[in-house]
Amino acid sequence: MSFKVTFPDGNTKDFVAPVTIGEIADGISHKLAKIALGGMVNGKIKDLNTKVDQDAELKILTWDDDEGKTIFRHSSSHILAEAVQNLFPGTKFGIGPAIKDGFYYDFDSPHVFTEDDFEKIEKEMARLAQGKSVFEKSVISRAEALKYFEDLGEIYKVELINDLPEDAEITTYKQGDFLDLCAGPHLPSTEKIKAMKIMSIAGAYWRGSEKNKMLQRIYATSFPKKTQLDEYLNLLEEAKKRDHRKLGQELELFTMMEEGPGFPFFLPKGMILRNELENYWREIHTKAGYAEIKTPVMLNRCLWEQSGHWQNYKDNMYFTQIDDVDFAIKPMNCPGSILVYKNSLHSYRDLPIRMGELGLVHRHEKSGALHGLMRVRCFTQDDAHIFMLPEQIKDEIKGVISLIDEVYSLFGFEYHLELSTKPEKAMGSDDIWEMATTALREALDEENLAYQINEGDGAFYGPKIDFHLTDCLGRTWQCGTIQLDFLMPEKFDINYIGEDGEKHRPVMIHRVAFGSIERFIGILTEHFGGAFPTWLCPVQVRLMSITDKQLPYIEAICKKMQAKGIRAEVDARNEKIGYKIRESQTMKIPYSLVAGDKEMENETIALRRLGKGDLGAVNVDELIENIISEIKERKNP
RNA sequence: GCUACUGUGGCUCAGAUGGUAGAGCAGCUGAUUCGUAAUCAGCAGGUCAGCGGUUCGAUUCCGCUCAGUAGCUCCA
Repeated sequence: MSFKVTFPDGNTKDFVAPVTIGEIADGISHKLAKIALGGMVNGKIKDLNTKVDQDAELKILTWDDDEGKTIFRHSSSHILAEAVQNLFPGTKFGIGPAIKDGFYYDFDSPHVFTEDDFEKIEKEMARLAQGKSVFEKSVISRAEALKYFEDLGEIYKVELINDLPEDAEITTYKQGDFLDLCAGPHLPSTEKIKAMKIMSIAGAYWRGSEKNKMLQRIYATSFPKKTQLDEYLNLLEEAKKRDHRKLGQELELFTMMEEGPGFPFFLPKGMILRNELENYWREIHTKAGYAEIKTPVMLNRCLWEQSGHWQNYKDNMYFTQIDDVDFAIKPMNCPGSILVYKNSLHSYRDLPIRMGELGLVHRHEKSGALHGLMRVRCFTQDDAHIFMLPEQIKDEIKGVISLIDEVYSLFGFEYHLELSTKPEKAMGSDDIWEMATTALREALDEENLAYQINEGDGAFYGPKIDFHLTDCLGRTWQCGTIQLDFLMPEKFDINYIGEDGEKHRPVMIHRVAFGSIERFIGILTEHFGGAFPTWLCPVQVRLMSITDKQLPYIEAICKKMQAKGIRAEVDARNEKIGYKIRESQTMKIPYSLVAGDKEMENETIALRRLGKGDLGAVNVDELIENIISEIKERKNP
């Protein structure tokens, strides 16, 4: 009996059943068969030795496919589990999936794992992989599965089985002496896994809930070749050099003190960068029709009760008392903004009203969550609230989306979007939530933007669109957000006078573009590896002379530059030129200018551009004009 | 907050199975005036995160606290 297989490139080929995916790959080329890790049959990811016996669309998965890597890493995680089973008897097993760049397995073990165990476990894993054991798949009944894992005392596996839907097919995979409840797919054998390395250990709550027991999670990674592992480890080393915490200290941008955990101190250089960002922010927001306000950091308890923060956000808030009255330090800017709106009467003709605020908020974050500038306890949101007519919603959302895109594009950031829906802890009726969520979804769809949905992750007052950016190690951080809110207007009873002369309820958008200035600076630092675009650089130009003889010459140039608004400085220290160059390079100053006798005679200056090396002598006035236009256009390096 | 780990001069790190600490860079002083990633010499700088305990004696061992790192939970 023959059937037809369609490949991603549209080609088809006939095969005679039964034939496995691996054999089909071999039918195409021996080379492909060698690197095949699994297959995608009609969109479903399958084992390489899955039999195909009818017309199907098939993609052979290799290391170049994410799904191929997933199969590879998932199989690796079973080897890790087998190694732990062999070395640490009495260990119970949780789950062990593939993740980005590797895999992990969760264990509940009487043995407390430390880094000292890594070598031992890695050795055992290597031994097991070299054994070329086969991954054997079996389909078993629920009763059999339960009995098997109950007898072993594998309480976590039993829990997983019990939570499987009634009609689910229960499968196990066995390699060597290790049998695991697993949906697969897996590699045919351990043979292809040539390089494995344990990366770290960490606690992780069973099934991700704080209420459950914390298991020990071992993170590891694996590759088909040892050289690929070395490359990956190298990449990690390089990435660490871009860590904003390291660069923040080296470039003297900001610092953290024991006296204020999670409360960053901005140093003079960091302040320049920050102020430049804020200037840019004001510029584009003025252009987009925003007015700027500033509201108090601390406000009366009543306000927070009215907004619902007291009930819904108390754990994250800081409190104090003034003359026996409770006050809260603001964790968000919206209530203050609303009071500003309420300060005067508004006509439908005034809407939309866009009010921006660089608002300093304080939130009590759990100590373990703090992370450099990315996660702090006080930060400045580049916040804005838009009060509008219901029919203006979609246009305003689109306007905000394009504004945020403009900001991220300026820096060359890649980002992804998430739409977060109604959380458990939410105020307001389902109808209102439905309406708000639909508005956000439609705006995204009409702009043809890709997004993923985060069920139940919205703010307590409304659904939101989040913009996520990536740090040097591939961790993503939420920066921009657009939140639609029908509730606060209700709670604060704000209104506008309509065409009919009656009071009507406006709708509100809460939105940030940078997200928090602090986090954004963290992301910026890692994105540029500290080599910021010139317009953001604390020091844009460093001038140095070969000997003291040229000092007056460069000092004059420096003054000229400063007069034109360029942040230039002279390194007048009595050091060799190599020494001064080295420092200007490590401080990542974009323009290093050197003058010796030659330059002084010709009224030029030798230019060294960061990352581009020595560019030779240039005309001073032309250089100044070029630098000015680079700053003005906010060019990226 | 939870699990594991870490905490030595401004920075990067060494150190002793317990006898009160070293190096490089940075800083200061002096010499050197030199062509694109570190000139030489000298000086100064530390109650070894804090508090308790064990001990004749603790920075080193133990406990607690604080701070940091990785991850979990949570979130901009």
